Amino acid sequence: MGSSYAHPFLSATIFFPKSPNLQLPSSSSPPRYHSLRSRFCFHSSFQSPAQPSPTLTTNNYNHLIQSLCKQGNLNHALKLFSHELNPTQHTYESLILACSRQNTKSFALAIDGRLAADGFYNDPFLCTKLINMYSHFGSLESARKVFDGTPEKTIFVWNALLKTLVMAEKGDEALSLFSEMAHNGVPFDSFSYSFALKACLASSPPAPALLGQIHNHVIRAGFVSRVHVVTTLVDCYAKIGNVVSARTVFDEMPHKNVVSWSAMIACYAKNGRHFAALEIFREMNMMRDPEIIPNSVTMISVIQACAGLAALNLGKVVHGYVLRRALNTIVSVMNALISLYAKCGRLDLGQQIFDKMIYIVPRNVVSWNSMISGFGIHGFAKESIRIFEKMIGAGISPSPITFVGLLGACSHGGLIDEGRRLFDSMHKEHNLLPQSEHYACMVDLLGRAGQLDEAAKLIEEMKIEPGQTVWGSLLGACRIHGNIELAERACSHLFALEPWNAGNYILLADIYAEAKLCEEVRRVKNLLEERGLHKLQGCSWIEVRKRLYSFVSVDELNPQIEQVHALLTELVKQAKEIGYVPNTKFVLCDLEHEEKEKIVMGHSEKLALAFGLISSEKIDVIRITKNLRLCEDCHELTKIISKYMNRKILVRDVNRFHHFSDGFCSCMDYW
DNA sequence: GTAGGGTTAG
Repeated sequence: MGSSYAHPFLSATIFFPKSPNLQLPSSSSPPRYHSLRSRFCFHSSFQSPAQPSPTLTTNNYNHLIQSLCKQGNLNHALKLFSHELNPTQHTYESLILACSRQNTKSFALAIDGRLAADGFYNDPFLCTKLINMYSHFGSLESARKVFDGTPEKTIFVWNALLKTLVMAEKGDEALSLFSEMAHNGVPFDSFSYSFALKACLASSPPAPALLGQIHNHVIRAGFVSRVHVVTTLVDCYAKIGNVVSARTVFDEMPHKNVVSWSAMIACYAKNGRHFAALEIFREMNMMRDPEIIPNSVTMISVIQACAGLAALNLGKVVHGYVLRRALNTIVSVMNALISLYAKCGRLDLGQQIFDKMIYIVPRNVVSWNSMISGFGIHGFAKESIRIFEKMIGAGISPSPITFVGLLGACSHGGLIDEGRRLFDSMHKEHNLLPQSEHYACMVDLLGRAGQLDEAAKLIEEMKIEPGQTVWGSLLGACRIHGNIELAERACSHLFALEPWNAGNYILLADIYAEAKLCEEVRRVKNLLEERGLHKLQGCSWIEVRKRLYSFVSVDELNPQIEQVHALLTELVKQAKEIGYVPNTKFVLCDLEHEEKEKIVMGHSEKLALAFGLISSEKIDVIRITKNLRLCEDCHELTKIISKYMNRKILVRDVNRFHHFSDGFCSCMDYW
């Protein structure tokens, strides 16, 4: 083509005769109406081609328009299009695809207008493409209009609208379309089922029962042998937290591929079943099937599982595998690794990846967010803000998650005014509307700092409905500051929004226990029992020589448990001599002081700490992870031990890291 | 001609 790229109109006449596809539409093509009204009329910036030939009746730019579309030269393609009397199906297809690719919605509407006027709505192929295009733009009404205007609705047309509604999170509308299909006797294909299954998750409220019903339909229609459909099923069950059903469906799959395995690994990783995720990853590799090789998506879930366990050494092995497979060229894998190291207490290694990755792959907003949140969970709020400012300086627009990380960092670091300023800047400077999660961060920030009334006022002023995270943050703050009245108010919402969450009942009971309101404690405990809920058992674990050792409060399985108890008893004895007094204020009433102390002494994090002291070298940092919030008594004792034993101790609890050294904790007792 | 799994937070 040579210089013709720069001058498509001049060259049009040159290429026209050479074009191999200049047939007139075949007789089976939809009817055309070449009235003046149907002539394409674009935005005024479209001028006529340099040398249009108004007298040409056999005008045919189709081939050229198509190649211009392929080159991404939509402007020129559209100019030619306005002079093309007989656009073919292929020309329309090229234009529609080019519009989607280039996100040019105004052009799309113009193409649609002419397509309708030319009678191409009779062509279900093009209507499918149009619906997909509007789906891409998020223009639901336009997509629906095309659908309604399509007389011959093939399964492609129905599926295209189904997909559009699902992608736009309009689950209810998608499900009613699905019913309409059934009512009209449209024979569903595997695609219809995949979309309908996803629609169950997007409906409000999500419809787990309906998911089961559509699953039954899938079985009856004989689609359980279709990998795509069953993988969708695994994923849907995973996303509603039904791990058992996901696994059952997965086990029954006649053919599994890397995507189905990855979906199952992701299911475990996302639902907190980290060990199970790693175990099934091992199983996948044991298959030794040359077709089933872990890819970047698989590895991201595996990395997440390692991060969930804070399994630093295992994470390093996985990192090695990533390098050997050259998956370090994938930005999402690198982002997951940054987060892994941050969650394993090795921010330095995360920072190293962040610094060096630019030589291999460009960073994206998630890379920055990972660093911001990483510093945040370690309590280094100022570092978080510094990275954020660097990110803005680099011209990266922050996402809503950036602010979740930043505000969380301010909360952990006690930077109240900075937090307020950043929250205000969301809308003013970054055009982001604060969501429920952001309000939850602010409530946490203000609440922790003891400004409970201001936190409550912020909730009252919210323009959106406060979600469970908002009330949960308020309840957490009430526990720290012992505010019964506000706690009860928060619980009245939480018990309605998430009646199954035992954690809320426990927090309320703790607040009553501290105030010595034993009758109220009993009432809440009864409520918990009536609803068949159980307190999540505290569990702490520690990695020693590449093995993970976990502890629960009553632990007789560990072979070294007697040694652990003996050391702990000795440590507590010595700590008491230098003024340590066990803190039992949150142990639920009705027990003698000795009993209460015994309960506190059996806490899993103390057992893990004693085990760490026995099993590690003096120079090692002791790294402990706990599945709940670190208890105040354990926090106090760990501070004393860090000084007394001259050890560095790093504890990750459910919210953040605590760096203990020389009798102090990095959280400054503010967590 | 359409489709399945993934990164950051809570």
